[in-house]
Amino acid sequence: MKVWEIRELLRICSKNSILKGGIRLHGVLVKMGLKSDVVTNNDLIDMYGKCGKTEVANQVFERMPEKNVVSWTVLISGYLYGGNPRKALKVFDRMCSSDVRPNEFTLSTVLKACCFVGVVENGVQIHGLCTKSGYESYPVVSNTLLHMYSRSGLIKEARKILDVMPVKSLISWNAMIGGYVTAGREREALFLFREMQKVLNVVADEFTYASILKACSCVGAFREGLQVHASVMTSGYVSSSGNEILTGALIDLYVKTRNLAEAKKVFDGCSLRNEIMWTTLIIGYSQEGLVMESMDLFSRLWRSGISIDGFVLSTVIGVFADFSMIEQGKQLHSYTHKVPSGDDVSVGNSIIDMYIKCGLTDEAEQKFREMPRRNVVSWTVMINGHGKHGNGHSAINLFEEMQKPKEDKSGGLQPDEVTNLAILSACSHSGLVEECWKYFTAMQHDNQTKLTVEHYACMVDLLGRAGKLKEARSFISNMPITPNAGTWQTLLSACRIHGDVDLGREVGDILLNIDGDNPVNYVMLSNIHAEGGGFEECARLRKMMKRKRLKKQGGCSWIEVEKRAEVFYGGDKWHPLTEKIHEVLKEVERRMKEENGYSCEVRFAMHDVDGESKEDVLRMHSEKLAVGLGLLVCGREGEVIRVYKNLRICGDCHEFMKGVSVVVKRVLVIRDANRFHRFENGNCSCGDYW
DNA sequence: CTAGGGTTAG
Repeated sequence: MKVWEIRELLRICSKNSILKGGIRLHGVLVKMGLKSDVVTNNDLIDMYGKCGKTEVANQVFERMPEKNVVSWTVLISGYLYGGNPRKALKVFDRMCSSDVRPNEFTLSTVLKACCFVGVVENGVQIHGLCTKSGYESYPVVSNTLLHMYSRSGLIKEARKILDVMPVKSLISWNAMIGGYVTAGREREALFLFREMQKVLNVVADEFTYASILKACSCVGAFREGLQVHASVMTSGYVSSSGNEILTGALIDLYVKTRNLAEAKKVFDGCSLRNEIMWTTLIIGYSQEGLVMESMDLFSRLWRSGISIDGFVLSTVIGVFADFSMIEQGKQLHSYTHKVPSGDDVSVGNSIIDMYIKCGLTDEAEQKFREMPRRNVVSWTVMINGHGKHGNGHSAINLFEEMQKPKEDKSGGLQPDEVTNLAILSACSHSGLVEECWKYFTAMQHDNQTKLTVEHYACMVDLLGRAGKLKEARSFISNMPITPNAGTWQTLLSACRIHGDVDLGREVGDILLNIDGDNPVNYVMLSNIHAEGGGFEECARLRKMMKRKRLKKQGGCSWIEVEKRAEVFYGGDKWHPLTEKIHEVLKEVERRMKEENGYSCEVRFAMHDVDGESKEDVLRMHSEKLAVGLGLLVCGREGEVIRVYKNLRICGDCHEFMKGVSVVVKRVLVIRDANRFHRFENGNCSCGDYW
């Protein structure tokens, strides 16, 4: 073999990480006695580096009597690709004090290493070096600089580089567009994409499309997404052979823009499916409330033999959590013990959340305590869980515990926005007024902490619960950020609870102005009027809704029976046991009237159903139907009946459940859109305040 | 020796 042939083969081994072949070629070279050839040694260093054998690469390097730029550069890139960017920078430091000067390739490699070990700490300094040495304007260097800044969120710096580039290649555009997307500035990414399309000689490639599809999906740009989809198809990057990443991005686009049919079409048309595509589509089904379809997809994935990784597991457990399918969830929980990905933090977190959402706080606590690793999300799930169950003090204990520095794996964690929201909401729901203000003021004074509209809404809720409606109103006026619809909805719901029709009218006007297409606002406002006797205003609102073709979201409730979710909509009659359910409910109601004088609270009815008496409408509420089924099939003494409702439980049903718990001597747990209600001996854990 | 892409839990 000639030396050039060996070098050729070495490069192939390097590119494809074929260590065995590389070692054999090394052996051949040694036998030929060519130790001193710089170029060949450089190839050896590169090969060992790319095959993950950085120590051997370093040995070859050290034994070289003379080193050139390439020797240093391949050693540095070896450390970088071997996952040791710090070491790569150290070698670069050594190089700087040697007599060999870095070139554009060295600088590009070192800049890339900076992406992993801190751009501000190291990258900026190397950038200065590029400027001084005159390499800054080299395409390799400027593109890497652009990439480094854009991916670390230093968008301004990145943009500066792009704007002064004399020649912008596709790589430059892609780096900037991708940077905007990772920074969550999707609109700017889309804008830049349009700019790029105006430039001649630059044509989008698969990388551009991947970023742009993600941008469309994040902002829900459905129309633009369709256009990009068409371009992707004509570009030929997604053909019968398929591009997994683009196909995955397309499915995600249609899932996020809530076009399940199209998502399914892309999925079905793809011959090579990976677990990401499955995961994405499962999310699509579950977010549309299609439990069975979502589960069906999961069992198809299971049978397909594709590996079930942590992403899939946490997603599917999340589906069980959303639908509170505890039996299914437990089954998957025990499965996680058998697979390595079961130890993923996100999988553990999804399990805790599942138990929380199913109302099993003890099981959640146990899983939380035995997890090998925890992160902020783990703590937040627990804090939220306690909050929703009205255990404000437990939430506070956890919140304090997580921040305490500790020797072992847990604790010493900084709460983030979501955690802060959880603790405020927990305090508010439990009526811990002082504590809530204490935390809120602390957050206001800490300039590390970001407060969003939702944090402020928690305080509005706190004031509203206490009946301090005027204070809540002026609190909103004095907020440093613009209140959104949710903020006003919080106040409006407080107005309803306290029967303040006047303030309700004022808030309602504001709401209809800024969020006039949301049926929830009309329903809430019309209920306030109805309860205050203002039936004309109520009728006026109903007409407005009709004219705008707005329909109130259907309330639905479900209960898990034999591992299936039995779903009821208000007034449903499809269930085979409908008659028996009604019989049971009537019987219970009769006994309630006799024993504790319960009477139907008609003030909570939505006054929009013709032809049926208000009392009938109430009896048909979906949560009652689900509880009725529970009474029929969950016969065991002492068994807790667990029901879930997509909206908030209404006042009448709330009273009804209290009565049921007395008459049948059972515990009922109802999770609604807002929190948990545990009915026991005629009381509710929410203290009748929700 | 040179740069870039899609999925998860609160």
